[in-house]
Amino acid sequence: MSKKLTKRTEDYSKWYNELVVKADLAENSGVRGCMVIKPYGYAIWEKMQAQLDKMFKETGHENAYFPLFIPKSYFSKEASHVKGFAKECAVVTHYRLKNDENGNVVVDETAKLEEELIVRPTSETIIWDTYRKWIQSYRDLPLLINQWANVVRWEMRTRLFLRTAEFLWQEGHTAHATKQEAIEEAEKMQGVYADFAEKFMAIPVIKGTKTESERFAGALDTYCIEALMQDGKALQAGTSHFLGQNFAKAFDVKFANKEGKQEYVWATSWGVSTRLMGALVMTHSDDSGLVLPPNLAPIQVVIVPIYKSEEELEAISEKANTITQELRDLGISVKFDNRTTHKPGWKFAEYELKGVPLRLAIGPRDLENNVVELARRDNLTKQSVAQEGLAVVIKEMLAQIQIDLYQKALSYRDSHITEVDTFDEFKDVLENKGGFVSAHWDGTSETEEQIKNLTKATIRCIPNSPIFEEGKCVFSGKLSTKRVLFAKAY
RNA sequence: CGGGGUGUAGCGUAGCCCGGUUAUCGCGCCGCGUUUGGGACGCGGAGGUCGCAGGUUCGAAUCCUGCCACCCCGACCA
Repeated sequence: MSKKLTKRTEDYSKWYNELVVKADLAENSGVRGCMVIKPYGYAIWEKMQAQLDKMFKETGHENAYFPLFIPKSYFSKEASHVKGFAKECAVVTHYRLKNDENGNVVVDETAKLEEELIVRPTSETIIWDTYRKWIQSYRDLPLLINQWANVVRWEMRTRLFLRTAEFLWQEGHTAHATKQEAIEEAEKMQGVYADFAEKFMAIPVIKGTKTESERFAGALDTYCIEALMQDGKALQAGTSHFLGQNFAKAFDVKFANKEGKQEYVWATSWGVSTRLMGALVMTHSDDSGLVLPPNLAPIQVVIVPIYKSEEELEAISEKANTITQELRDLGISVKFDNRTTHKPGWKFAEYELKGVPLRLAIGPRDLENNVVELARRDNLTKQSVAQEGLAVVIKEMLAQIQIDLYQKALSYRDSHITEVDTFDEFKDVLENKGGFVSAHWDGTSETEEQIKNLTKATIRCIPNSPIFEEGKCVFSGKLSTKRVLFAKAY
């Protein structure tokens, strides 16, 4: 971890990869572009899942599960959808292997599928094919369903967590009687994602909509949350799509309204993935390793005993067990690391690498003085705290760490939104400072495309609450009424 | 799929250009002892198809050919 965090992408990638491996989150599997999520990393994902799932349920959604395989013909039903995914699909063509004359295992050519199956890159098609059977009346609406699943996208280039060939995610797919209701649903889920990112991941995000060229394949509007990483690149952290009636028409999903007339239903879909783990790593980590927000840390407090003799360890253990129980009673997850195989200094470094928010050390000196040593991971400060009332102090401190992490990320993000009015400034900020560039845009795809070709920056989003002001497009000089956010992105 | 790089013990590496003892070093691992408030130290030990296949040679980690994997850049990417 000697490599300092820098704004140069190549160094950042190395730092990021090293950190992920050393913090025991994940590793390369050796299978093309796929990763192994290790137990510690998966525990973080489970906490994220649990919280998101709770928020989905609170907004009226239910979980269901649809098949991994999608018949190829389903994809051809919605034109823009197939165009968007065709180049990155894994296709199943056979269903049997056999031994050839040399004893090698080969595909049995006689076991060819009549229709190829696509390993789902996303489930709109198979879900809408199912919804046709489930929806007849306005009384069947709205249909609010979420699926926790894995998907496969055969990307040309992969990156641990940020873009893997297979990844875990949730995808919500809803059906509504009216356009207005569907739009409200898409906006609502964008809000759920933003809340989750900010309150649990301590990652500030910008809510906005995508331009036509960045939109989901098959969507009329894509609502997104955009986060900024420490190296100045933006990361799309979650998306929610208003799909209009595109999928309803493609899969013939109609309902009888109150007047008895047949209408196509209105749709949304929305998803976040294990990419959020990447966002977590790249937002908070420092050169000592991972920094986890207390709300997502699998271990919130680790207790490290410091001792010379068996007797000392016994006395400390007794105290540690009492503290552990008090903390657990307050709903705090605690680990008492009483392994005799590692020394305290070694443990300190290990839990820093793993991002455990609070470390509690107890030694003979502390026992004597009725105190413990508390060390915060986020700012690496230490203090002596009385054992009396300790549990409450720790609970408050965890809450404070959560707030401080968010504030730190927020001030970094806010200081990296730069307003520019000329294209020279635009390029200068992108090159030398990074982050979001707030600039006027004439609203055309051509301008967007040219800026992308010249600078590699894309329009990350059109912010939801823009400040309306007269201005001229930073590139074409044409009139514009609001600023949009550009950035180089992952 | 194009450009560049790397592949040597669990991890990180030296050696390769210029072929020649028993393949280097650090971390980790095992044993014994001393240690334990920020990744301990000493002594001893185990661990290797040098990515794979073929070729050149008396002799290949080193040279040649092909292949594979991974990383970075590009293209691509809700």
